[in-house]
Amino acid sequence: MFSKACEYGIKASIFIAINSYEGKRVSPKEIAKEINSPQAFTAKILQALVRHKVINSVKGAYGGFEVNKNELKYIKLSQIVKAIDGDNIYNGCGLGLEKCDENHPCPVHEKFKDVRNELKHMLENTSLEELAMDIKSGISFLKA
Amino acid sequence: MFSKACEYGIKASIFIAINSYEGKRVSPKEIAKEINSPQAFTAKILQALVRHKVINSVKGAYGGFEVNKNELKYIKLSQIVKAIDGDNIYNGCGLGLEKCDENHPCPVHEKFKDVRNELKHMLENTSLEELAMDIKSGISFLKA
DNA sequence: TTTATTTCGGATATTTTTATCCTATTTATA
DNA sequence: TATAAATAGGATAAAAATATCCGAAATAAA
Ligand code: FES
Ligand code: FES
Repeated sequence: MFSKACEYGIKASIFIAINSYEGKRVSPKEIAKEINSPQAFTAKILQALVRHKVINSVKGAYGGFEVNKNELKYIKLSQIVKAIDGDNIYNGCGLGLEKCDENHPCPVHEKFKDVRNELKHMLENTSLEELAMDIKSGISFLKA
Repeated sequence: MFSKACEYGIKASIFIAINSYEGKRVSPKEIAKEINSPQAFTAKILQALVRHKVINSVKGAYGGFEVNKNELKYIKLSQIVKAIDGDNIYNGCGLGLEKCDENHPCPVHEKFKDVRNELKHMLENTSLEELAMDIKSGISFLKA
């Protein structure tokens, strides 16, 4: 469904969110340990999220990755997915036609669009804040 | 969402279905032309579908790929997807945890499972027959 | 039985994704 | 200002997905 990069990106963002809530910045090393991902690769993904302004980074000593605590509820999964995998997964054609077009639908268009729209709706309406809350309260987990 | 291989596999199966309906076998060459895919790669995917008994092949002169006309309505998209991409897309964890486990859910589990189940339901309840019918009647298309 | 046709399957090549490594740059503090 | 700590980013490497090529095996028809 999502690329590895995107999975790491989502989990990393959640971990950053939790820490930002407590005013702490985190490093790729801490993140990779917490989400069970390759550190250097994770760092690259974080860079991409910074470029797309999903998260923020502070260089130098006492630096690290953070998100604005007040923006947590406005940062949606869709922003993370779009920054890393693009929006093809929730906007593109399920069978890889150049674009999904009502006037030139692929064989699964009518069936697929509902699934895709539900995915889109889910991604656009799920905030980093709620995901972070569930981790903090031990309801969900970032690694096996 | 689906791999290229899977997209080709689905489209190829539909084209084979249409022809089988008229008692005709088709070659990888005809298929690749019709679905706009690389021929040799498509042939490999067809082999996989044959191994998984989703479609049937006949070697030698006047051979080709076919499906049993009477089974068309019982062949579901899920069989094709499972044969090529495996069932991770509609059974696995959205964030790549080893398995999707209600008792050890990832952050998106509650939100994701509905989407995934709708996808699963769609794949398991969409037959090759109905997809082929829509192509035959010009309602949908196999290529851009 | 020979020939033409067609799928099968192994080997290889290319591209994309995933992953690692090393140096440059930035920045807080001593 | 010097130092240590941290992200940025380029260069590579490894693995997986995508794609191509060719000979072997099977089969129908001449
Ligand atoms: S055209 Fe394929 S999903 Fe809409
Ligand atoms: S545990 Fe991740 S989707 Fe269920």
